[in-house]
Amino acid sequence: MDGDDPMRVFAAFNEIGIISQLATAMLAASLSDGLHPSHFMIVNHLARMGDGKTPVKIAGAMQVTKNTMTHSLRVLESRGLIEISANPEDGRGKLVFLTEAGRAFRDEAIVAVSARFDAVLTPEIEDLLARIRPDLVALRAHLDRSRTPQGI
Amino acid sequence: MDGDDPMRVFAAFNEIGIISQLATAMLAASLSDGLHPSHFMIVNHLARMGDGKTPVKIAGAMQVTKNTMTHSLRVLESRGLIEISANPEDGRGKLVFLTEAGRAFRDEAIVAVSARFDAVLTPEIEDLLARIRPDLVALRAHLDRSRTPQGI
DNA sequence: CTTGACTGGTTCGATGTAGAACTATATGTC
DNA sequence: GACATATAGTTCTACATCGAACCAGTCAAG
Repeated sequence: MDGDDPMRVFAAFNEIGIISQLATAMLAASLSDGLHPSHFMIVNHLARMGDGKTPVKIAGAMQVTKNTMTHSLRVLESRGLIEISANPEDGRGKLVFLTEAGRAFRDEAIVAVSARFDAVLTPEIEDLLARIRPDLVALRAHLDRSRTPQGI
Repeated sequence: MDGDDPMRVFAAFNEIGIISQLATAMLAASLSDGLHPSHFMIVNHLARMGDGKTPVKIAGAMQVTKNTMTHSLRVLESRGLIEISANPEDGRGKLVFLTEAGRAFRDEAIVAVSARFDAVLTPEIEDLLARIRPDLVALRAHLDRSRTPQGI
């Protein structure tokens, strides 16, 4: 049936969307002080990839727009988790650095979220995750590559 | 290494989150009139599963809260895509029905989004999706089951 | 050196979503 | 039947996110 085919593809992406939502909800429940998962993602990114990045770089990595990043960084700065300084090499730009509190927040969040995941993950599910990961990576890479292929 | 393990699990869910985001973006780009993917999901759900459902039922299926559903349904009603009537069997409740315009909107959206997906999907990717789907279903079912296990 | 195109960030307005408090109806227990 | 509890929807507030417009600084072309 022709009509069913788009629905099948759709269903797979729908499952992915629901899983993402459930995992995000678990992450959100592990964070304190009303911090949002996106805030943790930013701090985690800076800790893993190294800080001193520009807001635009971080926005690109997080796949959000510049204006969203401006907002998120303001929240993180007001909580003392990051520090923002002028970019000495570019008068327009800024650079984002983690504070000690930011690194501590990240470490604590990882402990909390790991505990929550551990309570849910069975050996079978861990096997499942390891099994599908290469396909997920390939799928993400393909979608990423196909995004806005020629812009205008 | 102990420290890497949570990050590995995390990475898999992160890939899933990014894929979900990219797929949602493709869906959003296929919708007209400023309609949001969530609006399409609601209409699509009613078309597939049958309309005449209560808002709470729909909210449960969409995994959003009641108040969010109140808002979304108001948008859909103002666009003439659904009609809301009182539930004759429950004085508190309401029932949501698709209009002809709602069904037409859904059909057109499916055509548009299918075209967009077709432009991206290769046979290899379709194989990949078919391959991982059982695991995705199992993973979603497991996470769903583990959610709020004992409430308090 | 000047001008035009581009880029980094911010601001504004709008929207989807969530949490909490509230009203109205239903249901179960005495 | 009366009351306690639960459920359906709404409202209010708050927040993350986006698109569009905007300013400031960079860079390339003349």
